Amino acid sequence: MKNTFYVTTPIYYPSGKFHIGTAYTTVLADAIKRYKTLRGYETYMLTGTDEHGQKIQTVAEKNGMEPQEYVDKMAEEAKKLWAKMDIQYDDFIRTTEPRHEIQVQKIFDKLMEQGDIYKGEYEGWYCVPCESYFTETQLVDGKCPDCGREVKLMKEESYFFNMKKYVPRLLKYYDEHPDFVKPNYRKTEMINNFIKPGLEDLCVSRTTFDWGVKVLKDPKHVVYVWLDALTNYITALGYGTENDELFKKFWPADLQIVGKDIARFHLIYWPIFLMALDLPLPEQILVHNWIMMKDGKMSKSKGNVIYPDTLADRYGLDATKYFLLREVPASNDGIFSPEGFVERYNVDLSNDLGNLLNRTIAMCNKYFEGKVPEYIGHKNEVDEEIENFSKETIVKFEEKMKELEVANALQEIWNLVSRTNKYIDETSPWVLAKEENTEKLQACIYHLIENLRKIAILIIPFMPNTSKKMFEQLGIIDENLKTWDSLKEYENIKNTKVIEKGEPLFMRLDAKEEVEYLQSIMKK
RNA sequence: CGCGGGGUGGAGCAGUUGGCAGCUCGUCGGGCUCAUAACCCGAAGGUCGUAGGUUCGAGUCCUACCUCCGCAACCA
Repeated sequence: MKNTFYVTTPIYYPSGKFHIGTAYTTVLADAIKRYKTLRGYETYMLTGTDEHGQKIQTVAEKNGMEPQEYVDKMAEEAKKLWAKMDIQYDDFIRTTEPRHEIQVQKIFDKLMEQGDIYKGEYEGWYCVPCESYFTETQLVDGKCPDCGREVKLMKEESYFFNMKKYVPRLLKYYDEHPDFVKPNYRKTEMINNFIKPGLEDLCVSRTTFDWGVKVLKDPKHVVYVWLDALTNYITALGYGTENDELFKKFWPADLQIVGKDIARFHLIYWPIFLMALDLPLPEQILVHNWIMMKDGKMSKSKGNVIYPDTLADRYGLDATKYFLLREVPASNDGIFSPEGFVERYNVDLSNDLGNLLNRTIAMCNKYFEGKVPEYIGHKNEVDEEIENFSKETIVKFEEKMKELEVANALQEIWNLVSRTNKYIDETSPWVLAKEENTEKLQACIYHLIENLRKIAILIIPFMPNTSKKMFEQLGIIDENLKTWDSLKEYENIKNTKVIEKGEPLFMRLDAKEEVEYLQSIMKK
C-alpha cells in the first residue's frame, strides 16, 4: 500500500493582503497533513504564490516598485504569515522561480508540438486604462467593472489549448473515479455548466502584457495564467528535470485543496493538462466553501474584514485554527461573526475542554496527591459506558477524517469532551472520596485522565500547542502514550504524576468586551 | 431562461439505505461543589418552505410551485 501523502494548496495571488480565506485553505491542508503524518504516512505539503500577470504588474507600479521587487516582498509576507500560523509546508513554490519558469516553457513547447496548443485569436471587451479583458457578463452596465470606463471589443493573437479533444476522456475519468471530487455536486456543476454546453478552448497566452513566462518559440507572447499557475503542482516536485525523485515519489497528488472559486480550473483544465502531458491525475480534489461574513462577502467597503493574524495575535493560534476548521462545514459556507468567535472560544475551548482538564488535575491532586491511579478495568456500568463511548468516538473520528469532513471530525472530539464532563457528574468523585470508596475513585480519576490523554492525541493535527500543554499538565512524557496506536490501549499509564496546579488552557473571555474589540478591528 | 446548493423549535446547524424529529447556543427551572460563576439534569418551544403524489409509514422518494444563495467560461 502507498505510504506517501502529497497535499497541495493553491498558490495564492499576491495582489493584496492575505485574508482569512487563504488562511483557511492553508490551515485545512496543514491539519490534514498533520493527521496523515500522525497516521504514519510520509507526507509532503506544497503551497506558494502565483506571481505573474497583468494585475501584479499594475499593483507593483502603483506601489512604485518593479514587479519582481513587489512579488519578492509579497512572497515574504506569505511565508511570514504561514510561519506565524505554524504551517508545516515542505515546499513553497513561486511561479517566478527558474525551476518553475523553465519547465513551463518546456511544457508549452511540448503541448504545441503535440498540436494541443494552436494559434488563434482571442476576442473580448478590453479596457485600455486597466489593460484588461473582460467577458460580456463581467461588465457592469457595459462598462469596465474595475474603473467604470468604456470598453472596446478587441481581438488579439493568442495561443489556445484544445480542450474539446480531451472532454470524452475527462468524462470517462469522472465516471470511473467517483471520489475524485469532493463534494460530488461540484463535479455535476462543472459538467452541466461548462462541459455539456460545449467546452471552449482555453486561451493560454497573451501579448498585452509581458510580466509572465515568455513563450520560447514566440517571445512576444507570455504564458497566460492557468497553464503557468496549475503546473506548479508538478514543477515543484522537479517534474521534467534530472532531479525528479520527489516527483516520482509523490506524484500523483493524494489531495489537492481548492476554494470553490477556482473549482473550474482544477476540475476541468488541470486534469486535461495532465492528460495532455500523459501524467496520472490527482487522487482527489477537495473543493471547500468559503468563510463569509454575516452581511455577505468580506470586503473593505463593508468594513467587515478580519485578518487571520489579528485573531492569532489576540486569541492564540490554536483557538484561531479551531474556529476556522470548526465553522466551515462541508455543505455550506461558514460564517464569521465576532459573537460566533467568542462563543466558540468560551464554550468549546474554555468551558468544555479547558475546564475539564483543570478540574481533573485538581481532583487528581486532591485525592491522590497527583499520582495517576493505574487501570483496574471497568468494574461498573458507568465505566464501561465511558470506555465504549471513547472507542466509538475514535472510530467515528477516523471516518469523518477519511471523508475530509474536518468540522464534523472536530465535533466528534467535542462530543467526547462533553461525555467526559458528564462522567464526572455520574460518578461524583467528591462523594466517593467522602465515602472513602477508593477503588471507585481510582477508576474514576483514571478514566478522566485517560480520556484527556485521548483527546490530547485527537487534537494534535488541529491544535498542536494545546495538545502539548495537555500532555504536560497530565504529566505524560512517554512518547508512546502520544501515538495514534495508543488510542486503542488502556493499561499504559503508569507511574505518572500530574502537575500540581494546572494553568487554564484558555482563559474565559469577557464576551461583551471582545465582541466590541473585534467589531472595531473589522471596521479599520 | 439554464445549472448547482439550501429553506428543520428564538439563533446557528445534524439528520446515512424512508420507521417514534436531534445537536449547539439562548430562555426558564433544578442539581452539584472537583473546576476557568465553569459542569450535569429537566422543561418550554417545530403542521421539518407550499401544494399534491407513492407507501402500512416521508424531513428523508416523485411532481409542481414559492423563496434565498452560488455558478454561468478565461477575473487568484
